[in-house]
Amino acid sequence: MLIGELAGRAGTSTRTLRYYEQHGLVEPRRDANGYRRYDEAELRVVHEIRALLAVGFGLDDIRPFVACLRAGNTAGHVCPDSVAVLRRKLAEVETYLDRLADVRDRLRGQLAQAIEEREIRCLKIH
Amino acid sequence: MLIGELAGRAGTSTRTLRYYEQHGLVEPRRDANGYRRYDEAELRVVHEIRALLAVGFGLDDIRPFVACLRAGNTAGHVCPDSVAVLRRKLAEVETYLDRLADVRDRLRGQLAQAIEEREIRCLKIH
DNA sequence: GCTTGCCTTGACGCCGGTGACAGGGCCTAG
DNA sequence: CTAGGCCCTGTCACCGGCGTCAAGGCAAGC
Repeated sequence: MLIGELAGRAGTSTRTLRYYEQHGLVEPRRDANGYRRYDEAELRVVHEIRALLAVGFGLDDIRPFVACLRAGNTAGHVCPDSVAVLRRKLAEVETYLDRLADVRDRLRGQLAQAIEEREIRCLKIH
Repeated sequence: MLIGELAGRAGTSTRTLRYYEQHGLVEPRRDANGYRRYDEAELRVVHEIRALLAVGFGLDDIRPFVACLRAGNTAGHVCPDSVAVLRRKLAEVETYLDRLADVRDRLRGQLAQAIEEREIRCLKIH
């Protein structure tokens, strides 16, 4: 499978695949031309990458998952390194959730206060 | 007050203040030198900007708040434009919170599954 | 041989807020 | 007069995951 076909089947672009390769996530063989040649397994790898990116992982975080898949596991998140990243990310997400909840509360407070002030002004006028 | 003093008092840098000016958030008078001259009110404006940035607003979102303050209001969030931005941002934050909660749940699920698989393998060995 | 469509590498652009320089002017104290 | 400390404008760098264009090779059908 050449890069264009893989991109089409994975729902992404050739640019993206070359970028992943540049960052050590995919390593296709090369034809005599220099053309990249991918096998079927790489399709699953690319899907894993895209799924993890969508969840908010960075390419560096994803590397262990890819290695895990390539080591023959049925899922990328069962290896120790992947689990470590999962734990770290979960912690990050949880603290970010807390911060965001604070922000939400502050915004609600400001909105409430703004509405209240508007009513006061309204009363003063009448 | 010159730019360095304002930066010091606001806990930021001169670079940052010039950047805000470039984006229409602060407009100091100029001395004959060309030096920027700020009055006390600008300090409050800069504090408002930094507070909103810290909450996750962009400079464009902040502009109405600054205008509100400069119009003589005691708080930047009591004017209609500011309230509109507040509502929009609150909605954004809430949807982002939902997405992030989903992510958290997925991460927890993957972690649980990984641990489970490890136990199965452990049982197989013994 | 020419066109078409795939492939290759390389490089710039984006977004947003700031750091960090370069190269120069102003002002004050010694 | 000079040194040091403030100010000015302008520009490059960063981060991350790409989009997009440039300039060129390779394969296949007419």
